[in-house]
Amino acid sequence: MIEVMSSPAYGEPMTGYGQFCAVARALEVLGERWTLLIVRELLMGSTGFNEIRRGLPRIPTATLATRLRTLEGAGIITGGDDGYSLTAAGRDLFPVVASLAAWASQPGRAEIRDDHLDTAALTWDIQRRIDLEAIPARTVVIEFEFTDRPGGDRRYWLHVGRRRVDLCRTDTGDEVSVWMCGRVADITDWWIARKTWRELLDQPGVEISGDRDLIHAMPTWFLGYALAS
Amino acid sequence: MIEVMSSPAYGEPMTGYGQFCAVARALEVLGERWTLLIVRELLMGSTGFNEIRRGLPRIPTATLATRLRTLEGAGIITGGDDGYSLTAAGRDLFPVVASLAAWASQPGRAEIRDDHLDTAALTWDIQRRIDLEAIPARTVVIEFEFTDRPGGDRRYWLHVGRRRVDLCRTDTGDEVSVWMCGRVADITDWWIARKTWRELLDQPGVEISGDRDLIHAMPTWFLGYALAS
DNA sequence: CGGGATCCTTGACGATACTG
DNA sequence: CAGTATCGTCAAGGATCCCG
Repeated sequence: MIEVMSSPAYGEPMTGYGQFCAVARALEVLGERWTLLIVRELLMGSTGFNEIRRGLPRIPTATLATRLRTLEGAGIITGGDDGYSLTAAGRDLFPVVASLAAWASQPGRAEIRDDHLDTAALTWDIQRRIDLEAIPARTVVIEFEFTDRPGGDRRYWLHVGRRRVDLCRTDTGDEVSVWMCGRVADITDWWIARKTWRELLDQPGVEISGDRDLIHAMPTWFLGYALAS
Repeated sequence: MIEVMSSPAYGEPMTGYGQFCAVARALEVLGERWTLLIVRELLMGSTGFNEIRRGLPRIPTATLATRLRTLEGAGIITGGDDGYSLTAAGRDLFPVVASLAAWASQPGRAEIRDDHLDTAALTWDIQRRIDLEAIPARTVVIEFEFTDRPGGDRRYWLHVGRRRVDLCRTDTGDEVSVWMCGRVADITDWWIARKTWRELLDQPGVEISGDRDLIHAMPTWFLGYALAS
């Protein structure tokens, strides 16, 4: 048998695109499901396997493991003792991720639907975008309550201090300084800069209570969604 | 039955990512296999179904039909009597395509392998990047011969004139003014600007023969790969 | 010839359970 | 914490045929 065709045989998968075009070659590496979102997590500073999972609550562990190995093979990340980190080639993917975000952020492009709202992903993103410099000296506990969510996805406790930030899904018993209640959609809209802090407070169902001074200072603590336009 | 989980039931596909992140929302629309390459074809000026296919020789027709409908539903293209065309949202995808190309064009990122070389895709891209202004008044026929390819993929005839360009896979009998012979890899390297015209001519196995004056003028006719860095 | 629809096969993806 | 093992489903891929 002499194989003349360069196309794969029947039933054989065509993994690549068979194109010299740089877009096609890029997509052979980056185009698989989840891959660019994993890169986004690494760009945001995650390094550990489960740290990445917290940013991508719905990724199957097997898929994440496979993708990390593919990215390593492509020279985009390296895996060491202290977790995964981007290589120079990986850091250079920021413009790709940013241009996708910029496109989707325009009105009427890829509107936010209910199934995009996830309290775990949201609070995890908030947790890593806190301005430690702006936080008061003593550790503060902020309780988030998503009033349109059931038990497990409803309440989160954010422990913020000068040195570190911790996100908990259980009440540790530490005194809560500020409560923030509202629907996921409204708080998400504020986070991605589609609503200002004022507009958020004016939403029906949104309420912030607790220490007056802290509430006044709070808006400066949050850096907001990193890829907002 | 009360569905508490927002995750799909067993066996049901999880089409989305369940993320508010703009990157995830963009990829829900654009992240499927072939989609961004179809957008690239449209950005390059293709409008017809089979015109897109010529730029993507390996896409299954069923997949192309499905993708076009998805893109239409997402407001990225519109389908009319004179074929498909990009909407404003679609044209705004240029930075996404360009950033992917720029990333892959850097050395050591996504190297060109043998299975990326496709004479059909290459000649088709050459054909649409001809500077009609630079072409001589009379129609000229250029014959490409890829010396490392068998029968069907070996010879192409490019008929170029002030008004139009035609790419043929058969000899129409029209007098050939210039022959261009070489291996696919070398001619591709020239096309994507990894080799200059001079360097191409110096490659072993590359030969250009025919009308001296035309050969001298030729380099200015070709605009080169549109997404070269 | 442009623009598909249809049939069939395979493997990528997702869910769940289990392990060093 | 960081995966592997197993299994089920569905979409991608290839070939063929159809229609105006």
